[in-house]
Amino acid sequence: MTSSSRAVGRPRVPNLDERVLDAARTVYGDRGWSGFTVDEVAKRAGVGKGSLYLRWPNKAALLVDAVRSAAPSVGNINLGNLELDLREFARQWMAFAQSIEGLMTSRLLMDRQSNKELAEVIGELDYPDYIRATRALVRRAVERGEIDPGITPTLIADLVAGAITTHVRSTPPGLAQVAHTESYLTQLVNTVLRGVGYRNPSPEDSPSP
Amino acid sequence: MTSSSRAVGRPRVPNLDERVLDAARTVYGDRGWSGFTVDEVAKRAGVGKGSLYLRWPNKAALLVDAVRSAAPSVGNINLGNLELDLREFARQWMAFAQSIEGLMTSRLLMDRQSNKELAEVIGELDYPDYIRATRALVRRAVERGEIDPGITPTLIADLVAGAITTHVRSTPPGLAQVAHTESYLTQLVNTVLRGVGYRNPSPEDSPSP
Amino acid sequence: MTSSSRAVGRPRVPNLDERVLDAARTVYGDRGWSGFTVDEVAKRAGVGKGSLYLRWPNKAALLVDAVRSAAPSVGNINLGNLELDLREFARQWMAFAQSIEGLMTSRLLMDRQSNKELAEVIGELDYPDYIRATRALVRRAVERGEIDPGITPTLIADLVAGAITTHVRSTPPGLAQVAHTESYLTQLVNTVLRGVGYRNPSPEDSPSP
Amino acid sequence: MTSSSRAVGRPRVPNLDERVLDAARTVYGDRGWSGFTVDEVAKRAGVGKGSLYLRWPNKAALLVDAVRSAAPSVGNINLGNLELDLREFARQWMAFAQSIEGLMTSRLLMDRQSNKELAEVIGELDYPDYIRATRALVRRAVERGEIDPGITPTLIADLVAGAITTHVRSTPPGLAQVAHTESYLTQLVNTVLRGVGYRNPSPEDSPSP
DNA sequence: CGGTAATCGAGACGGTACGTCGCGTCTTCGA
DNA sequence: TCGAAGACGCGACGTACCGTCTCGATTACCG
Repeated sequence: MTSSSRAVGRPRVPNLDERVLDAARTVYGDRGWSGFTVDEVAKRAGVGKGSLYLRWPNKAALLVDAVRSAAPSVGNINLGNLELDLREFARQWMAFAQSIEGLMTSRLLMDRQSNKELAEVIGELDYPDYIRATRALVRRAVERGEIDPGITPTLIADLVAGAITTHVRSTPPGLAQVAHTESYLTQLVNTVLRGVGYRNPSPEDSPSP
Repeated sequence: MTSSSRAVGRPRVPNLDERVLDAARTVYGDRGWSGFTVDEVAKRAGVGKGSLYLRWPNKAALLVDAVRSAAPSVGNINLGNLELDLREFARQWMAFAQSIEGLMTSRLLMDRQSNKELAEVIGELDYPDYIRATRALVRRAVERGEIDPGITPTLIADLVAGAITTHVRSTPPGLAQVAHTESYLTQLVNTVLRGVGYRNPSPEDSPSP
Repeated sequence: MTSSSRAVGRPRVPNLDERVLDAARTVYGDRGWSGFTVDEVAKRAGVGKGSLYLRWPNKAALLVDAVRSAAPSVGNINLGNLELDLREFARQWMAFAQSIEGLMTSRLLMDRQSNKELAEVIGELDYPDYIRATRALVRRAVERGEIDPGITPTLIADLVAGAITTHVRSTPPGLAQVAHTESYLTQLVNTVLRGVGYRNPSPEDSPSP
Repeated sequence: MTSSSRAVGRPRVPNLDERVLDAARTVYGDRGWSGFTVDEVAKRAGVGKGSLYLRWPNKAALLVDAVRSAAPSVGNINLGNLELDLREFARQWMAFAQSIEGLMTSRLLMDRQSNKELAEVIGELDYPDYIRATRALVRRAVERGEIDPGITPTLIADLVAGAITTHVRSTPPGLAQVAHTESYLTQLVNTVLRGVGYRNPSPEDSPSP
């Protein structure tokens, strides 16, 4: 049908992409951004620089791709009620925000504010698809009668995702503070639920009645 | 005197620092970290690179200094009750998030996640001092009995500031949507207030019950 | 007076040029054109590539300069009569034609035939200054009454230089054939002298009277 | 039949060689050795690089073949006496020197001086076959008693061809100076004839003694 | 009031990585 | 079986930037 892939000339080696992405992740993990060298990645992947630049326009794009392909974004969530759904969303988003993929995505979203060409290229990045994910989540909650129909889905997504992102970004990179994480998420989700007037049909660990 | 070896030789030009910091902010705002070049900053400030390295040990330190010295942050807010305080804070933060300084601060906090040199220089950046600003604000609300003492001040700050930042960043640069802003803030603040169990003791601009 | 050299900024290291040119000659001598690498030249000269490209626009220009600066072109010749002058000119030109400098010069003269921009840059290259050298030489011969005034100086230069150049170019690069050289030059010069009706006032080793 | 394993599969395209050689000449004529790219030649000939390397082992061999197969060289000349022969040879060589083929041949002879691969491939290029052409010419002149037997045929060829080549190459590309050409050739040939002691036995277009 | 010493703008310096280009080889599909 | 298209590993090119250095020209103070 829409065979945009040309069937002419030597086909690209299929697993080459993955070899390069693997090498990129290794190098980035070992040496960080300042030691993230295209030559090094190419050498470690056993690949010529030419083949590499046939696929990615520059080393930033390569890194973004390497990171993105390793950590999937936020998936569909449907656990039965808004409380569980939101808690799971928060957990996934926290992981995303702490990942390099999330970092890169944020950077792209910011750079487009001042870079016109970038803005056009980025278009509808995956980032705002967290909105899509939560929109369905909120709609179901309304249908179940858990919250009022007047609640803006965007607001809930902004609150949860925004608080988490801000929290993570404010934390210096060294401290993982895993222990602190879970209770923070619980408190956050509970607060948001109360804020939107959540009435849970099957009480689980909600605040006092 | 405590002058170990000072006061000899030509004194440093006083406003040179500020000229450089201004130029640094401009360049970083325009082109981001990858376009943040020492030569460019020096040229735009009309300053020799030598004088520049006389003051900052490397370009990361310079950038951090530039951003830090520009961040107006959030001033002290005390309007009588939490509702007014939070609304004012939201307004200020919205302005900050949309400003160049806010953009730069966000960028800097992100770049440090992947840039070792930056992370070392930044340390405890001023960004989290929005927490300090809100901490007092929440403490007073507790004292006035408007909210429960168990509420974490950090969480409130994260919610309001985070939702706003995310909202602004998700918006494509073209759409200013000023009209939409005020109602968004109102809805946001109301939701947060409800979430933390706010009960206003002295009704001000709400109709009598 | 015409101080085109700027007196601002750090002055260029004076002997750096010569260090680079030396290294260039060494590398070219060791490895030939295909092994003549800019990185290698820079490394062997202990010089950054940047400084190198500050002085020469590309590696061809560097090589030309390296070669040119080692072998001066044809100098002024004045030995008393046309026979001696011409013989000396032939010898010098033979050396020039066999040198890499001569090679490069020839190449430039040819490339300008098909390259408009090159033609403008080259302008009056040093090559045609062999005409200047011989013009004076022939003029003096006419003044001494050794040859007729109707003889075109250009023709004599074309004959001697052209025959030598053609002879050298036709010879494969391996064979130096030094032995053959001197007698060839003698025969060549004698033929040309006879061709222009040379009457030697002080017979030396001219052909039969 | 003698078909051991032939006549099976697609037969080779016959004029493919010539298409490639044409393209090679065009590219080399336009851009010289440094711009002589295999990819460019293949593209311009509408030929795959594979087919190209099926016929020539490397690009040097291809180039030599291209130039060699185009050089019209100098045909057999036999007009009755040396004067007429030499004048005709001069005219032909002048045309050759001004032609694209002549330019390419000269270039090739030069490039081999600095390019090892080229030198190995070229070996005894056809260029010196102008010597063969003139050798017969001079031999007949000796047999007719027009010049002394001691004259080296090579020298005459070098003088005439060399002077013409040098003259043409020294001329900037803009000036065609066609008018000047014929008289230059006459003067040149006359000088060379006098130089080798030419005495024409059967006057043809000169007035009676 | 003239010497001394630090600072200024300017820009060259040694390195290192970037992204591009070309060679000669290879691998596919269509003719 | 051949041919076109073009991807592949390799390696050099010319550019950009960092952080350091060297220049002549200021500009204070200190003796």
